[in-house]
Amino acid sequence: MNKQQLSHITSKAKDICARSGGRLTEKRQRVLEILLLSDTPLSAYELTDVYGRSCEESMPTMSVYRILKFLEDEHLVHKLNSTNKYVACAHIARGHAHEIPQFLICGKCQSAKEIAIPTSIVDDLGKLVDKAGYTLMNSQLELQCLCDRCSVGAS
Amino acid sequence: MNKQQLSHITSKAKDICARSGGRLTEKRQRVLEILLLSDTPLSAYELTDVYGRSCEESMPTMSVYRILKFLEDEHLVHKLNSTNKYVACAHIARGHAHEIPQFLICGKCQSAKEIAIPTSIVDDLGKLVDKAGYTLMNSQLELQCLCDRCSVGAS
DNA sequence: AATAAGAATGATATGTTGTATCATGCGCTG
DNA sequence: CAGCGCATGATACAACATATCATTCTTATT
Repeated sequence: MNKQQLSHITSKAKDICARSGGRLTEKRQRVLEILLLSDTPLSAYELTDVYGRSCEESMPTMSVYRILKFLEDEHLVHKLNSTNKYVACAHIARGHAHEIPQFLICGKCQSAKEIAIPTSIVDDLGKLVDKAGYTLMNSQLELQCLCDRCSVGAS
Repeated sequence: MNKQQLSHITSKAKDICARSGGRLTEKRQRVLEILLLSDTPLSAYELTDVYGRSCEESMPTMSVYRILKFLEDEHLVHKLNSTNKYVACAHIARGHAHEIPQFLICGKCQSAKEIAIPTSIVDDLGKLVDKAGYTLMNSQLELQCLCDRCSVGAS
């Protein structure tokens, strides 16, 4: 991602926050940028480290958690429950429909890709759940995968 | 679950362990029984508590983790990543094919139901994942739901 | 039965993830 | 410029998990 793309996204992010009455402060923006630029999801403590090393000033982890919560509430960041790490939303730039996100997580390089799951599959799942006596609420799937880059040279 | 059902299951569990060269010791069996009898998934620390209160002797949490790892390796127990809690496998008694388990988790009463997802849906997911440049490995889905008991009187 | 090997468990320390709470700073509005 | 509310800092602690070494229990062998 180049500088222009990044600033386009953060500009969009600012709009999104403004619309909901929130403010994308400098620190919040910096946290979001770190996630946007990272190849892999980061934990709150990893974010604290990166922030400290890249900014000449450090931030208490508590603040990182607070900022992550803010960004999650704005649907700019998602948390991966299976790894306790955070990723920037892949759809900030365009429209940003904030449906429930779904993730493919590479078990080798830890990269995570946010995808959309077709309505048909979700509907099928919903029917299955109904038959089991449950009602499907929001569900963020996290599928354990191998990415193509990693499977090329795989043993 | 009555006493006879429980002892049937633990007897099966013993067979499963024996076949893989493991031993379902008294403590391991007790941990498994606690999970089998629990209405909801339990964390390792909750298990430690229940064990201590039900057995007149306590067990270090470290041992609980070790026992959970053993039981997971034997596919007798599953871990829910979204809640960091553990549940007994629902298929110990019969055949016990140990495919990847899938769970419906009630967001209100915390009950978890282990279900099977039809091959057709899994295949559809697999194709989708391929198109995204990933290969689906084992994936344990944990779907956030509301169970029928809880949705009856729901607000 | 004695003993040695290996498995299971205990004890202790520490690492990782996350929340609670109160204090301080900062920016906007009247 | 006073005061209000939001954002951040600082500190403490709770919950979840692993590392490591010591001890105890089983089992096989003699």
